[in-house]
Amino acid sequence: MTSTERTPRNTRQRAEVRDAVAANPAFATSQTIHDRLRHEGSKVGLATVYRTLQAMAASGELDTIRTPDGQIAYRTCTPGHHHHLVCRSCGRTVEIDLPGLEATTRRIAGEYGFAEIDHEVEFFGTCSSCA
Amino acid sequence: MTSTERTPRNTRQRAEVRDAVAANPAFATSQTIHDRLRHEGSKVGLATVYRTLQAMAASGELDTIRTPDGQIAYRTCTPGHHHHLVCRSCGRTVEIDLPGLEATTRRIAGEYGFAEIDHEVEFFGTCSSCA
DNA sequence: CTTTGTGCAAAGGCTTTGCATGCTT
DNA sequence: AAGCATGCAAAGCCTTTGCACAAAG
Repeated sequence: MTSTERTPRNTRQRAEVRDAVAANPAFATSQTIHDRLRHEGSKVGLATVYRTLQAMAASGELDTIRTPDGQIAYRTCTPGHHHHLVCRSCGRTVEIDLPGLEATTRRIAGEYGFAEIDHEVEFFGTCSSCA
Repeated sequence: MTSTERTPRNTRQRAEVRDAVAANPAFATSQTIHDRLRHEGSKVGLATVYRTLQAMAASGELDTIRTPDGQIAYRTCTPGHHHHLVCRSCGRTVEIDLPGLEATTRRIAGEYGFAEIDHEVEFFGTCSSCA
């Protein structure tokens, strides 16, 4: 079979977006990243930010969550940890361990005959600085 | 303090929406509910369905989740169970037990100094009938 | 030179809102 | 009679897409 992987080209915009996401450990939306870049003087377009973040998430380079109000937020991916505690107010994110969740997922999958189970587990709260 | 609770009026539309949601155990979006009602001959408006479902969810009468593509889906609430396994294809929903999750939530809250922690835990998979 | 990426603006999809009318209380 | 609920259509928001131009390989 032919490779399904596409190697993206190295453009200035792509580098800028990558840096902007990496610069902050908290989850940020495409629009936030775009604003951040524009304020830094970048001339990158909003559509490009959307496309770039989407591509980076698809390639596994970024982690994705949906905020409570439905927006898509991105973060640089830390392998092995895929659950987060996000501050509703400032967006600060803490990676958390959920011992046993993976096992529980497998148990559930078998128990109910479901396949390709994916879990979306996020905790939202108010951090001490924002309380 | 004055009561923040509003007692909604008993309208034909409200009853129809309530019945439509209760009729199916799977999560359904406002538009789905609206379509269902229209096909049954109801003349309820889409905005009313949105408003009604939103109100019922706010009052705790309905459970809410966000589908992977960002839509809001509702289900009649079963007290004590707030985690679901949803079939990506047919929407069939199974309520699941996550022993220890509540305790974990409390532990996390204390550990990181977060308050008012809310967890969004949903499992999406393909059920046996849809595989 | 060919192909992919970018920008801008328009289009899309879901949800909310403004306002006049109808129905509940 | 007074006020919330409803309907319709318009507006809002976030996100995606079409297309011509620019840049990368």
